Amino acid sequence: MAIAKTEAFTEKEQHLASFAKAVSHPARIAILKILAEQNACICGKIVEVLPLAQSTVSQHLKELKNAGLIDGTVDGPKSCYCINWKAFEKFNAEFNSLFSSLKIQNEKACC
Amino acid sequence: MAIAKTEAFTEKEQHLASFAKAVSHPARIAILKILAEQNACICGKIVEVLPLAQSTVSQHLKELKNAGLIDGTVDGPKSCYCINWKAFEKFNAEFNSLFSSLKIQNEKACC
DNA sequence: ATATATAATCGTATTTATACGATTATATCG
DNA sequence: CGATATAATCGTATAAATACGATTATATAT
Repeated sequence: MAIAKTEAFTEKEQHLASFAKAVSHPARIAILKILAEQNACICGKIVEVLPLAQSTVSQHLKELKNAGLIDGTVDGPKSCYCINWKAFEKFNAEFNSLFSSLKIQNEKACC
Repeated sequence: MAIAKTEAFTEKEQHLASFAKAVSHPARIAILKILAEQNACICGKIVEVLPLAQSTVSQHLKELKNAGLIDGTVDGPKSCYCINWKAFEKFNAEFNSLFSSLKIQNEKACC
């Protein structure tokens, strides 16, 4: 990325971008679906379903966790993951806010 | 990326992921805002505002265009860009659909 | 205490993304 | 036509993401 210029943008833009990045991979969208279906949600279950190695799934889970979209608590040798609905709600709100604010400005085509 | 495994996921997942990827960089969110503010939207205006080189802005514009979120038509030596509201609407719908479908499944915390 | 199950982390390879300067292409203006 | 303005593309450097196997860490079960 040469030199990251993220500081040059607003907090809002950075925050929404990082949320979007979290769901910018089909595997992570699939993981969110699995987490919603099975409230249980241990890593191994996801590995069973997805065509990815355990380490890869673990990595994706970590990214979703870093973005705040999921929570994870150690449960013996297992780790229990679930969707952080509060964060997801915030993401949804931020996204809708961007969308509607853009829309308000102008909805007519220009070119 | 070692070996891309995108084929392993559903069309829907891939499509939403590619939309999300398009807005996963603060510069591109900023560009969308600028495009909405100024209906005019030539590349040079964006370069003036953002702390990025012309070639970099052009690259971001290309990605937004590839994702379908913006349209661009050549206008003499300039290029006129604007938001593709139809595509944006679809993106918004897809995202809200994911969100609500997840939510329906389960809203109680598990861990 | 040892074995087992589960998942995180490490190391590594490969691909993709980001950023820039330089160049090229395109069309307008003089 | 030549000069100018605008933006796309090329080449390149660097950083980040993706994927995997191997290892390590953790806690449970025997």
